[in-house]
Amino acid sequence: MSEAGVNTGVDMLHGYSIKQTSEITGITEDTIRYYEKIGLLPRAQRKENSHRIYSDHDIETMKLITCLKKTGMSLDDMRPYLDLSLDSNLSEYPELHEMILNHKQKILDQIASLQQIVDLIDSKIDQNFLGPQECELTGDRKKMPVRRTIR
Amino acid sequence: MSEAGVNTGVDMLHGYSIKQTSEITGITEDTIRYYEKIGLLPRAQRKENSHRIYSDHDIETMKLITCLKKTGMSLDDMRPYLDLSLDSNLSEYPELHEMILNHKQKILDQIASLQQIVDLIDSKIDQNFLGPQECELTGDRKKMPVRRTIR
DNA sequence: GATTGACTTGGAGCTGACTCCAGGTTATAC
DNA sequence: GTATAACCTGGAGTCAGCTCCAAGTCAATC
Repeated sequence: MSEAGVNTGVDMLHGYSIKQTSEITGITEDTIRYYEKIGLLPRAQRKENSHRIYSDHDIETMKLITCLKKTGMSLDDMRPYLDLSLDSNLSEYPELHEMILNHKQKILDQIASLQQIVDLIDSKIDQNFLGPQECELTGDRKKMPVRRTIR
Repeated sequence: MSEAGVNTGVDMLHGYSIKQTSEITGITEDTIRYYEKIGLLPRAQRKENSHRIYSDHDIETMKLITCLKKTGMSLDDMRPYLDLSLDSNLSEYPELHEMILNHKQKILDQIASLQQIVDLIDSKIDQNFLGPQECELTGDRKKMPVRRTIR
């Protein structure tokens, strides 16, 4: 039951080794194991020799983690998103649905924050000192929706 | 030389105590001292009894820190922004100028990331599974400028 | 059968960003 | 004069998120 030295990159049963997976996703092997350890990723399939094997679907999940991380989300907070990409039917879980909508609003707020900083930079570059203008996101009041198109 | 019990909130010389500053900015006293300790904030003015006093300008700086933190920026990365709000003439420091522009691009990329996640959420909500669509931000290639208006 | 390389596990160590605490000072209130 | 409150300093502890390491397994190669 050995496929003696297949070099096509993809192993038997369309599985990737942890090394390959690391190369594909840009996540280090250690970090992949760490994500499994803390339960962010489900326990990976193993070969008889207990080596982990990953599917394309696993890889997509990891890419999603990277993507969510870029938005500043904590590993804990992204768990529902990962569940979301596994079992497909969102409407069956109204709680999750609400949670996701909630998070969407947070992200929109975050975009507004970022946009204000971009504006601050622009005004700093255009003029010389930013006088009355100021980042308004320090309070916890409702934010204005950003209507500006991103340049 | 004592203003015996002025309760107007603002002390002599238009200075705020660390407690007042904490209340105004929402940053804890400990954290304000920590920011000073690591040099993110300049050493605060002191009264004769060595208590810190803060100006409106200091408060603005702290609000800016809060704002930048919301965008996921590290304390280290935000140093140039704080310098920027202190000495006004950006054009005198071409290196800083470039750094800021660089950072602006990063923020724009980050906005694009966030927007894609919002899209992902929307498509997840609208349809049931996201098929071909996927977060494209895992690679390090140049990103498309986001042209969409934020909802 | 010894070496090499890709893995395994469990656990220790590290960095950033706080957060907490002990011990000390100073001013005002009782 | 003693208690209380608001500060001070220096340093230790905490948590998230890795990152590194030692000791072991297993398969293929020399």
